[in-house]
Amino acid sequence: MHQPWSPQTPHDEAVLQVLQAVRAFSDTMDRMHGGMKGDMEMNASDLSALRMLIMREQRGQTVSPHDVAEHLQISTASTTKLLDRLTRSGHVERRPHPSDGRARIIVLTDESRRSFFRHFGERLQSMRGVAVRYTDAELRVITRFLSELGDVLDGH
Amino acid sequence: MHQPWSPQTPHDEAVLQVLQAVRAFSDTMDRMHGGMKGDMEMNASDLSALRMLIMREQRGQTVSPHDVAEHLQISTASTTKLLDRLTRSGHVERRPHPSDGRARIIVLTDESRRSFFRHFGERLQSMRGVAVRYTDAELRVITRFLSELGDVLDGH
DNA sequence: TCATTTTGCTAGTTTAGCTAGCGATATCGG
DNA sequence: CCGATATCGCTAGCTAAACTAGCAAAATGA
Repeated sequence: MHQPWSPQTPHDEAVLQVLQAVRAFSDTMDRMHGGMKGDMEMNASDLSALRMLIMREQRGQTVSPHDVAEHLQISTASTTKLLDRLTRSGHVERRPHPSDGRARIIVLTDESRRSFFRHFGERLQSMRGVAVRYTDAELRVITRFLSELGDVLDGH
Repeated sequence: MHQPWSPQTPHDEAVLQVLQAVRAFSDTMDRMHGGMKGDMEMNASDLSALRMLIMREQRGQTVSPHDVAEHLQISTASTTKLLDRLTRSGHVERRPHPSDGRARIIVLTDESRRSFFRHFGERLQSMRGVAVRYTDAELRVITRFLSELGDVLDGH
């Protein structure tokens, strides 16, 4: 089987199902990202870079070309070209790093942020529509679960 | 701001946070998939196809080259080459479709399934480690939430 | 039946990834 | 402080993976 043991108790069963749901959700996200790629006329990695920039910006973190390369697991040379594309299409700008003369920081343009949320907005609303039907307590449990999952996966 | 309204109530706040957590999790999954790509010496779309095949197999669904093209949003021509690569590297086999003479069905090899779970297994264990610390009831809520989210996103 | 659609493929082109290596800056050891 | 070494992002040139166009074979439907 795919899972190395079979569920013995209701709790085992619930654990199994939640992991299954996580993977199914991940599968859906894959498919959604494919759709956005078509909508926004971008290739998969350019879009993935954009998602990363949005995420980091929201956390108040700056992003260097090196960070992009690491996130996507592509070479820094490929990253240069990727950033050339995103710059040419008006999605990002390269700014000098304030303290490191070699480094750059990559910033999203207003237009890019707007465009992203314009395309993503409808799906975001759908997701909100799901979320509002849960109680505060339930939402906090879900939030905590997802955060913890993220932490252990980033730990690798 | 990124969200078109600011939270008024604790419930609004909880909704906002869960959506934020979903996006952060999606970001982590992106990064994890990048890592697996390196580990398994595959490119991003080949690996994404493999994930899709694992998922569909687990649901008892068959997969055609057309399905792969649709999932990844790439042309059927690119899909042919992608499947050539996966076939050459021993990950999949093309079988004739039982009733449609034009069509093929794509099946995973045992070796591929094993290899996937060998590389994914450690992370799966980490995720299980998180999940077991939740009660049955909590896990069921989380499972339901993720399923509903998947449903509305697939609805688009 | 005969036209139309669907499926997966080949051929040829364009795009995006890689390796190697470089100039400029930063960092560390003596 | 200065020389050695590491890091950052880039260019050049090559390889891999996407795209468009179009085709044969099978399915669908008028």
